[in-house]
Amino acid sequence: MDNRIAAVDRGTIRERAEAALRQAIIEGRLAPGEKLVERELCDALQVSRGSLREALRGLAAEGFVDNVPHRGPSVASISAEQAREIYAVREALEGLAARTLAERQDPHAIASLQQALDKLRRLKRRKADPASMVAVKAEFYCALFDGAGNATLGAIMGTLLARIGVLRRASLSRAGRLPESVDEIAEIVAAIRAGDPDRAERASRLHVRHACLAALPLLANSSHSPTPSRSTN
Amino acid sequence: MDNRIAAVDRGTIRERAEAALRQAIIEGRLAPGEKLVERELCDALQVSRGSLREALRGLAAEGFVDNVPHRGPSVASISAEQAREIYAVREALEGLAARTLAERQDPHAIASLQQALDKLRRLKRRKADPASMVAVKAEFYCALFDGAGNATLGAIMGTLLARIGVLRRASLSRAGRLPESVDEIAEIVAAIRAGDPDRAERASRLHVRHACLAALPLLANSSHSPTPSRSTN
DNA sequence: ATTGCCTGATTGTCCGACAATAAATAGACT
DNA sequence: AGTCTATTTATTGTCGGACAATCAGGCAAT
Repeated sequence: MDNRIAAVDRGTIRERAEAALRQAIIEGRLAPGEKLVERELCDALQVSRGSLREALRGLAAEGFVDNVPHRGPSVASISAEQAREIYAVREALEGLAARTLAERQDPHAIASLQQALDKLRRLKRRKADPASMVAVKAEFYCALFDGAGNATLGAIMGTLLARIGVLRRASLSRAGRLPESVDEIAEIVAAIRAGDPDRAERASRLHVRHACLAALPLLANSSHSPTPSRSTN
Repeated sequence: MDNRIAAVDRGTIRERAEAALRQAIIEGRLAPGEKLVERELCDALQVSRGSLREALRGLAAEGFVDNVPHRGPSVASISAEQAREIYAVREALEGLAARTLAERQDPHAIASLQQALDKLRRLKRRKADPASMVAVKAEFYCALFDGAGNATLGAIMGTLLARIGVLRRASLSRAGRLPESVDEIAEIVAAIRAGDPDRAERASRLHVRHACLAALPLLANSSHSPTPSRSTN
């Protein structure tokens, strides 16, 4: 098995380690609930314990890692309750972003949104795999929050989206959800282009609510899983 | 000058150091923009460099500290732009909390809100100092977000409120804003008690918007943010 | 089976050292 | 004098080792 987790070649060692771990968690290579043993990570990432612990501290503050004193850090796993909470916050914030964009009418931002939407539509026609779908959707959200001109909002949503990343991937692969999702996004973009803030916020909130309904059932078996469930992937 | 910054006597040393620094920043004993030299802090807090650096990592991820590689950490200072961003997010999230409370009708939560409101009214009549006012308002917000039953929401709002803490203290001390603020809060509580989610959200958003208008002018002299450093993402 | 102790593993914390970088200072040149 | 460059210095970034504190699990005794 490959000992290394990932590689990034810019910034300080601590930043690289933190980025590598974050990426590994987001991509699911480190399973939720998995115990993170310092020594092993030091070996895998080729960093000293001090730097690694600093990285873990940052990830813990971002919510990617759960830390219990003297029992060590572990990959944060979201409960059904936490997922509900995140979706509620996301609904409010995504609504805010869509509303702001509709008010601003920034041509560049709207172009970015449209571009992401077009990509999504092409993928939808070709029935692409969920992975690339999620990637392009990430592009869309990036455009949405960047275009809102609110870096704080973008940062918060970035971590929230990352924390429910596993859920989003899984829920998108459910039959039917995918094209429906694209249609909802199209409505958001249309509302923004039309310069109708109320409609944009409504469409955006509806989109999140549907995503929530699609994702929550997947958390039925969210009682402690000591052995990473070998469910087919 | 007193060499120590603060003292907390529970939890690990790193947690105590982190809590002490956070408190010192929130209370303004460490001024925004102030350079944080590791050795000085080690001396003041009586902790090793390793533990201190871990604490700073956590605070940086929470947004209390700006960190520029090789130039050292400094107390985060908010620009007018950042403040506007935070108030926008706060408006959305506080509206969400108020709406949720109005829907839930949890007797305990409503009682907590009413209790905080009563305290505020008493303080208002006695024309109490802004400091104690802010303390009781913190109680109110605590009840608001705890009562919403959304820990994620509470955590996010906690850090956001802390980051604009200095602004809130300053703006409350402006003549006229204080009693007005209490009236707005009273309207929020009334709407929640009446079980009217729309009214509760509206009142809550209006309250935040007024607070924003009162606070933003205080940032006119904010030519002090050359570092929009973002180490994460 | 429960209780209590022991042992091993892992984390929490400190120390000292050195390299890497940025800030400050001194020096050279036009 | 003023500006550019080189050197010094202060601070951070990183490492390795060391030890105490604490937790998990096995083993013996009741």
